Amino acid sequence: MATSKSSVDCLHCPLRRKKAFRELNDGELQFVSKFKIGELDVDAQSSVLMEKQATPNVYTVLEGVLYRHRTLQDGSRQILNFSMPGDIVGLQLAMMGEIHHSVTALTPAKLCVFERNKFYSLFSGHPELAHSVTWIAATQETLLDNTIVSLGQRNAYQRIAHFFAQVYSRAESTGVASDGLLNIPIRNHHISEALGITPVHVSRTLNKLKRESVVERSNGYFSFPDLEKLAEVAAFDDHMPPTRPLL
Amino acid sequence: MATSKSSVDCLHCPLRRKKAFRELNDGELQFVSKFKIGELDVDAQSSVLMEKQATPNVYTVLEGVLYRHRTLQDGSRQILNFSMPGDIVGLQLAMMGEIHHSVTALTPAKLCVFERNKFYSLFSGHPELAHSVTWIAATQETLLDNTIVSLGQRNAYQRIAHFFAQVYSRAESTGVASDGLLNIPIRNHHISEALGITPVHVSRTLNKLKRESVVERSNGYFSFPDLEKLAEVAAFDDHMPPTRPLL
DNA sequence: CGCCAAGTTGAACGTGCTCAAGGGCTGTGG
DNA sequence: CCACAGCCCTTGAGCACGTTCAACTTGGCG
Repeated sequence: MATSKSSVDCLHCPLRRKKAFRELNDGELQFVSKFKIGELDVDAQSSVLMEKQATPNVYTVLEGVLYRHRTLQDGSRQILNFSMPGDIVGLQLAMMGEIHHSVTALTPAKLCVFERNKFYSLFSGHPELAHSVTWIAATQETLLDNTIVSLGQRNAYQRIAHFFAQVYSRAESTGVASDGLLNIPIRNHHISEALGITPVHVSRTLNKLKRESVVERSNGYFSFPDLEKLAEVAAFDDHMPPTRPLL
Repeated sequence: MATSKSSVDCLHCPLRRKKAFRELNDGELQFVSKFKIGELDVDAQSSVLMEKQATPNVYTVLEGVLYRHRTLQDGSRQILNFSMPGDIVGLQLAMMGEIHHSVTALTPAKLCVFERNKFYSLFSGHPELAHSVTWIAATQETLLDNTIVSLGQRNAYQRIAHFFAQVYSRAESTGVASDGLLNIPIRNHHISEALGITPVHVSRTLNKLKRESVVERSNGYFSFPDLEKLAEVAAFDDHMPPTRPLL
C-alpha cells in the first residue's frame, strides 16, 4: 500500500475513455486535477476505510474492485455492495463526518484521494461536479434498493442469480468484465456475506446453477456463457442508465 | 388529493422549528421559497409516485409519513423504507430522470412540490442547499445499509425489533412519535413487506414481543414502553446525526 | 510432503412458509 | 338493532428451504 502524488493525471484519466462515462469540460477537469491530492494503491484484502474511524480522506475508484461491509456484535458480516471504477468511496464520511461501514479491496486497487474537508469547495465552485456526486449517490441508492428487494423477496437460487446479473452488469460497464467473464476473484463466502446465505448453501445452489449452465467457474473466476439466460433466471432488468458522470 | 399554491410559506416552515433541523440563512430561504412551486396534499393510501412513470415533479415531505416500495413480476411487494418529514421524495427522478419504485402515503400527508427540471438551478445557485441534498441522500444510504444488514443477518425476531427501533428513532426526531408512542398506522402487512417475513409469522413474532413487553399495540398504533429494552433486543445503535439539513 | 483455506457432500434439525380455519372489529344496509 | 361483508389478526398443523455440524476432497503454497 502506498500513496504517491498523482501518477495518473486527471486530464488523461483512463476512465474517461470508457464508454460508460461522460466527458468533463476543461474547467471541471482542471478543478478535479487540483482537487485530487494523490493516489492510493492498495493490495487485495487490505482495508481502505474502517467502521467508526473518521479519516481525513475520501476516495474514488480508479482501478479494481472493493466492497463495503459491516460487522455485527456477534461477528457476522454483511457485504453491502461492491465499489467499482468511478464509484465514490466514503461519501458518508465526506457528508456527515461519520462512517458506519468498512471498505476492503477485493482486487489490488488504485484510488484517487481527496480531502474531505475540501469537499465543500466542490459544491461551491463546480455545481456540475456537485451534481455528479449527487447523481452517483442516487444511483447507489437504486443499487441498494435492488439488494433490499432481493434479500426480502427472493430465495437463494434467485438471489444468487440476481447478484451475478447485477454485478456483471456493473462490472461490464466499468471495464471489469467482458464477454461473459467476470474479472473479479469472488469467493463463495463473499456471496454468502452479500446475500445472507450460509457458505454451505451457497455451494449447493451454485452447483445447481452450474449444472444448468447458467454459471461457470474456472481458476476462481466466474463466467456466464449465456447472459440472457442469466438475466432470465435472475428476473433481472437493468435499471442503470447507459452513461454516467465521473468526478 | 389537491395541489395549492404554497399555503405553508417556507419562511415560516413549521419543520424548521423542530429540534432536528438546521437553520437556513435568508438567501437560502428566499431561494427555497421561489423554488417551491406548490403543495400537494394526499390522503392515506394514495400514490405520489409510480414505478416507471416519470413525473415532472419532485417533493419533500412536510407532514405525514409515506413509504417507498417496489412490486415484482410475481406480485410480491417490497417496502424499501419510510419517508418522513424533511425527506426528499423522488430524488432519483430529479437526478436520473427515472424512478424504479413507487411512493405511497401511509398517513394523510403534505408535500412541498418542486420542478425537477429546475433542480439543477439549486446546484448552480445555492451550493449550501446542494450540499444538503447530497447530505440527505447519503443519510438515506446509511438507512438502506441498515436494512440490508437486517435482512441479511437477523432472524425475524431481531428484524422486527430492529425495524421498530429504527422507525421509532426517525419518527421521534421528525415529530411523528414521542414518549414511546409511534404515531403511524402500521399494519402487520407493512412489516411483512418491509422485512420479507410472511404476515403469519409477523403476527406470531409480534405476539412474542408483546408478551415480553417490548411492544404494545392499541387502536392499531404501536408503542414501546421501554425504549432501552427495545434498543437492546434490537441490537440497535443509532447512526443518525442529531441535527440535519433541510431544503 | 504437509499444511491450510476453500469448497463439497451428507444427515438432522429448525426457522419460517403454506394452507386453512376461526375470531374480532368496523362499516353498511336491512 | 341485528345481519353480514370485508379486512385484519390469530392459531394450528404440515412442510420446505436453508442451517448446522461434521467429515471428506481439492487446490495452492510453504
